[in-house]
Amino acid sequence: MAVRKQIESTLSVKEPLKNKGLSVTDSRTKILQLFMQQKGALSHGDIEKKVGATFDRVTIYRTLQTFLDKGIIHAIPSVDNAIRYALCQEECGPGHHHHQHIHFICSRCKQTFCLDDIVTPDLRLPKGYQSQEIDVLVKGICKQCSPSSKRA
Amino acid sequence: MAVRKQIESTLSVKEPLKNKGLSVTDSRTKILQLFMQQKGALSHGDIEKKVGATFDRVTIYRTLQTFLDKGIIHAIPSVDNAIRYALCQEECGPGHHHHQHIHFICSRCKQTFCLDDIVTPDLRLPKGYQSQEIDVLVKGICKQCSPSSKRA
DNA sequence: ACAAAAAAGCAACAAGGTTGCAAAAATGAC
DNA sequence: GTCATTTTTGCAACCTTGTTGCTTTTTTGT
Repeated sequence: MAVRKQIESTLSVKEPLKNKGLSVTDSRTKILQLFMQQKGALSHGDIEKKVGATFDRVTIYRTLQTFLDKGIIHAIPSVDNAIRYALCQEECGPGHHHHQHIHFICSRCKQTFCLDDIVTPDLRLPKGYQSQEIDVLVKGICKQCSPSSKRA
Repeated sequence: MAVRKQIESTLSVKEPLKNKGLSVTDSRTKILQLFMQQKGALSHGDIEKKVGATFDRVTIYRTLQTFLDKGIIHAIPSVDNAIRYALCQEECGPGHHHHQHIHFICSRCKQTFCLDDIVTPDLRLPKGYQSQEIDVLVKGICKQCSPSSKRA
């Protein structure tokens, strides 16, 4: 039954919030739930569309900022002025993000995915440059949109 | 003398515009000149600040778009909603950008640089994913800001 | 120097993002 | 459960960023 399922997933969503020392509110629960249900990354605009008028725009901004600060989500760079966010791995916490995965942007469905299994390669920087963080963005055709998966 | 230098550089700036089939206007000359004088990448806002009230905001937007279309500059993804632009290599043209270099974002001076000598590494994507374009963003401390260059 | 074509400027607007403050909800102690 | 404290939300107002249509100006090629 739909109600039971709703309760179950709500409970599992509240855990991460408490673990990070955040008070559990409707907006945080709902937005975190969106991320957990979602394969792709979400921009502020995406969330706004999905929750409709349930929450104020400002609340969404603040919730995303809080999640970022606490290491619940990470930001993915973009060239279209629509920063997308996705759930962090377990190891992330406030102040320290550990992301070795790659971000894949599908040119067909326009979705952004974290490819968690692919590790970012080492690269040799010119003398004098010190690397702190690497973000690899790959643009192309994702699994769902690629011709080979059409046969299914 | 300053005037002579001005004339010289203006001439060399006009060449690329003509080569790409663009009419030579004040704004295009000036903005292209900015890019050529600049080591780091420039956002729309940076340009707006540098040219002051010389050109309309809209003109800057349209100029950047034109340069992008013609393959004169390329866009660099960001997580701060300020897309930056930098000059392309010679090989770029309308519709086809050839960028194998990586982008370095300095966390101290906040500037973004193209590291033209470093080539983006090959990476093995999961089955079903097809890569069209790769953008590597490295965050860290740049040459100018690194302690070792302070001795100079 | 001139007519045709292209680009710039202007105004008005839409979208994205921020801030301060009062009302509402969550928390922890009782 | 109730209450006081703390935190979060919603609202309003505002600023910045980006877009569009149209007129005037500039560029181009003859």
